[in-house]
Amino acid sequence: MSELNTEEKILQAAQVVFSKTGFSGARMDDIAKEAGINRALLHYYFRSKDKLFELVFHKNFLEFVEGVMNINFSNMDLFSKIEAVVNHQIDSNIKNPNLASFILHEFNTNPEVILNIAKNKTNGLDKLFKVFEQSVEAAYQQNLIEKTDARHLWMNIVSMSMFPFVGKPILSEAFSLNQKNFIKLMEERKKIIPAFIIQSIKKIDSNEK
Amino acid sequence: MSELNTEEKILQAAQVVFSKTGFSGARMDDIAKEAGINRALLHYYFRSKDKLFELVFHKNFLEFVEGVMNINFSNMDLFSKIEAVVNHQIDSNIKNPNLASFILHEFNTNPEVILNIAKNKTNGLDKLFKVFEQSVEAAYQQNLIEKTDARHLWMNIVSMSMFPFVGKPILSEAFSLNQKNFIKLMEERKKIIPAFIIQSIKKIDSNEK
DNA sequence: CTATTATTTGACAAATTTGTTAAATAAATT
DNA sequence: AATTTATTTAACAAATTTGTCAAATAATAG
Repeated sequence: MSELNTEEKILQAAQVVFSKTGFSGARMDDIAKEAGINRALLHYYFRSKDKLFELVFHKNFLEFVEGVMNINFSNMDLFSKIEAVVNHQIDSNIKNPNLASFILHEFNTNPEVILNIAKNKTNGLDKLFKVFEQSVEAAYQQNLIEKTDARHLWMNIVSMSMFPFVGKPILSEAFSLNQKNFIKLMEERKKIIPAFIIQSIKKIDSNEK
Repeated sequence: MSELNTEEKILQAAQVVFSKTGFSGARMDDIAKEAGINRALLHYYFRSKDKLFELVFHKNFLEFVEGVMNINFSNMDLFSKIEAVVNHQIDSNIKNPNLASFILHEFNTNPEVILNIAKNKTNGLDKLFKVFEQSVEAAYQQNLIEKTDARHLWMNIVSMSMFPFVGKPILSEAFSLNQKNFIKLMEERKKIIPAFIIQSIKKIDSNEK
């Protein structure tokens, strides 16, 4: 458990606290406590709250986006990509429960700053999407799907995979779910979402039974 | 424009600032400035930040949920409900751009407190969902839709309507959209989402052409 | 065992933020 | 015009938070 050196312990603690409360809600002292050290040492390792935040946010966002990029830049067909993206997003969110809420809140409260941190390495979210768009076009050319707006399709995929995690407290209340059952429900979505989506875009085969 | 009395001006300003930055990110001084008054008067009208926040959050959440409740408790059929909910959510978010991000962030960072504020008047999010569940069951009995898990269906509807607003900064970047085109895209979704959903749940009519 | 490095302690300064107050001024009401 | 009410000013106290520092202590490496 304590295989981590102090620097890593701090980064991990910062991740927990930042993602739980957001930047403005986070207290350096809470991060120190979470890391099992004191504030002095925290500042000794990472000069300031801003510095620490940037590192943590960058890492989180990158890890998350990288997975999606890898899938999109692979040579899978559209249906496989959809399935892989859904799986990746659900798994990421299960593994890191506050990830989505954290990233999205920071983007929304501070778009300019955060976009710069994000851009720094992602070589363009627009390129990422362009590639997806090509997959959609390809599937259409191969007569696999109906004519489909890639932007809406992409929004639908991401929305259905991500939103339930952002809306977790509300959904858990509405569905009367405990933590365990919430996860179970999210696991179900790995199958349901791709099916749901593919069903709605696939070419209606007239010579079906 | 200045038809509002001071109290209302403050509430509106607080709404803007809180929803833009969240509770912990909001400064009383920013709210005062936004309302065109000073901090002293702000505290004179609303004793504390917490008090003001509770009022604003409560109002926001209620307005939002009420619309959804009215639709669900109406006697519309399932397909109409789906359409109405999607429309209502998209309109609400267009009208109040930071609403979703705000509500969700507060729920996530402070579930206990916020759930209490929310429960106070909503007579149960669980009941709200139960009613939707009945609509789904009814549609199934009438042979209009395939057997469908109401929870996933509900999540899909809400996710697709809400998420793009929460993810707006990221999506705008990915799609290279300005504000105007973003709204346009969201308007499109009013038609796309219900079609998308209904297409995926409706009974496959074997005697279709 | 010694020297170096990591960490703690406790104190503190500086900045920020919330909240209060008394007195002055402006606006509205009678 | 006189009086009441609304708002501003400016100063301040209290609390919170970030960030620094020097000295003490613990842990590790040579």
